[in-house]
Amino acid sequence: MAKPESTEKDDFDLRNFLPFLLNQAAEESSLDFQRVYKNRYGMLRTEWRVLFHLGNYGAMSAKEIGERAKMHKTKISRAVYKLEQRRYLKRTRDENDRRMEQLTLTPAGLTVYRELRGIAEEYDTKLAGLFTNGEAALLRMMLRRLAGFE
Amino acid sequence: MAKPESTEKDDFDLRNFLPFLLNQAAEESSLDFQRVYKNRYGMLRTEWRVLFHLGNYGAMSAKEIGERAKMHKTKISRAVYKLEQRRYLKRTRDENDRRMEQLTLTPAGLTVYRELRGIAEEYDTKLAGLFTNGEAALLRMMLRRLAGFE
DNA sequence: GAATAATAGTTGATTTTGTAACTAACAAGC
DNA sequence: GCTTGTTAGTTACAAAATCAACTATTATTC
Repeated sequence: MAKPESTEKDDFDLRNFLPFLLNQAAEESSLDFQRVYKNRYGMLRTEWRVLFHLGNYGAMSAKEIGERAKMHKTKISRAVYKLEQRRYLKRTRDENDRRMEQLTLTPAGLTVYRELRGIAEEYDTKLAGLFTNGEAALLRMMLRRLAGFE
Repeated sequence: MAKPESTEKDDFDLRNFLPFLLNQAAEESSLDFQRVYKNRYGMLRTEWRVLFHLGNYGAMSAKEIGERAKMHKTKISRAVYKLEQRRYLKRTRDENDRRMEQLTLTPAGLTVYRELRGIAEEYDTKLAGLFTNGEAALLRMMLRRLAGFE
C-alpha cells in the first residue's frame, strides 16, 4: 500500500539551484588558477582582477574598473595600493578631472600580466575541454548573459 | 601602411575567461536571493546553505555538509551555532561515533526552509527563463560537471 | 592494551571584506 | 560667486573568512 509519507512536494534539488550551482562551479573552477596567483605571485583575487583589467583593456580609472568588474571601490582602492607598492602600476592624476587618477601598468606589471594571462589561457582551454566547442561557446554566451555583460 | 603596434597577441578577453565569467555570473545571479535571506531572515550565505542541506537532503553531520558544499569546517561550525541559537536545528550526539553529531531541522527550521525553498524555486525559474528549456538543461549539466558534481 | 595517529568539531588570532563616514574636487542653481 | 549637491577615492571601524592550534573521541600499531 504505497502511501506517501507526506503531501510535501520536494522535487527541489539544491544541486540544481542555479545560484548555488554557479557558485560551486565558479569556486571549483578557479582553484588551480588561484593557487598560481596566490602562491606564486602573492596576489589576492582583487589584485589579479585589477591587473587583468589594466593589462587587457589598457589604462583606466579605479571607478571604471569597479564598473566593469562589479567590485566595490574600497576593494579596488586597496588592490591598487598593493599593486602600486609592488611597482606593478602607477597612478597619474587626470588633469581634466583632478578627482580621479589614470592607472597604468609598469613594464614589471605588464610582464606579470603576460605571464598570468598565458596561464589563464591554458587553464581556460583545459576547462573548455570538458565540452564540445559548440557547448563551450554556448556556455560562455549564457554566462555572459547571466553576468549582465552584453 | 598598416603596421601592427607590437607583435603581442592579445586576443585574450577577460570577459570570456571561464573562472572570471563564472564568478561574475554567480555573483550577479545570487543578488536577489541574497537580499531575501539576508534582509528578511537575517541569515548569512553559510547559514542558508546549511539550512538547505538539512532541509533538502535530511539530517546529516557537519562534516558531510562540508563535503557536499565544499565549505570549510569552521564556517559550518559557526553557521550551525547560529542556526541552533535561532532554534532552527538541534544536534544529537551520534552514539556510534561520539565525535560527531547529527544535525536535524526543528519544525521552525523546516518552516523557514520551506519558505526559502519556495522563493528559491521561483527565482531559479526566473533565471532559467533567460534561456530555452533545452539551453537551461544543458547549462545545468555543464555547471554540474564544472562543479565536480556527478 | 598502551602509545601513536587520525578524525569531528571548536576556539582564537590574523587577514580580508563590507559599511559608513570622510576629504578633495567638480557641477548646478540661484 | 557662494551655497548645495555629487563624484572619485581613502580611511576607520565592524563583520566575516581563513588559518592554526586545541579538545575529545575513535582507529591503528606494536
